Amino acid sequence: MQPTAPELEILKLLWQQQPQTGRELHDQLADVLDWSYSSTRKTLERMVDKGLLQLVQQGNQNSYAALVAKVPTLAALAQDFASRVLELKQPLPLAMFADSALLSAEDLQALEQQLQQLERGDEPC
Amino acid sequence: MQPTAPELEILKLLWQQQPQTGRELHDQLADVLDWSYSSTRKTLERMVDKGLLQLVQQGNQNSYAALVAKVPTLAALAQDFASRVLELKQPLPLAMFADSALLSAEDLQALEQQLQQLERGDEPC
DNA sequence: TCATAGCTGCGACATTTGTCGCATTTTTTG
DNA sequence: CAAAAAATGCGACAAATGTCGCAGCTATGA
Repeated sequence: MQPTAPELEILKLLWQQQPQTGRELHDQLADVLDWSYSSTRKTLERMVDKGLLQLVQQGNQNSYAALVAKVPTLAALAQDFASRVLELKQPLPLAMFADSALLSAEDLQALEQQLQQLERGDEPC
Repeated sequence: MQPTAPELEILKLLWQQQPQTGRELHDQLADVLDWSYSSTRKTLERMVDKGLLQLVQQGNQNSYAALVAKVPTLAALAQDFASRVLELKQPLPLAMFADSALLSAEDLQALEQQLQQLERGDEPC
């Protein structure tokens, strides 16, 4: 089960800084999605229901944290793109990810292992 | 507007051999989708409605041909993956596509141009 | 203290996608 | 020629996604 485009935007924001409130996430999403506050919160609610996020109560205010990790999620998306779109037999080369601002050097190492696991058909952790 | 996963499978079959009847496409899809014949035909109908396919009357039998070209479609999917998932600023390197069985040497050349256009924000043709 | 602003829980509706069925027509086969 | 098989047009329903509203509660500010 892969995140949709808006869900991925939210996850990327949380992987950078978590937890965050609905309002904080909504304000940052304004750059990419022309949504109302209600739309953002409904999506957050659905992501909690789907197991992508968890609710973190801070006082009487809701905050959200990612339940899925960055590297396995990105690895799964990359593997899906490689096999479904390009019909490649091997995972994408690591060099492709090197310029991504989302990934640190540690992330790249972990990603390499994830992609190898996916190539063998293992489920990522 | 991008093709969904099943729609892309159908397009890939047609890019290899077109036009094809619904039955021919359905038989080949059995490898990747566990669908009934009704499901396949409904999807084909929707793809015609969406402008992805055109109906080709062969005698009294329906055949389908792709209305969207392989290279611009794959370029758009690649560009979307690069920017939305990896947040890369440059298009994916051409080397990544070299191992794809979908793409001939000519396709790779055309793809290079497409990706450069997409990088500049142009719409692919 | 009260009005205003912000947050919450939940509902609502439209569209898209997933998936298959049925009646009818046409083609094929015996 | 008739029965069986295949194809067609269209309908149907569920789930997912897109998108926003409202009533009520809490926090803030004047």
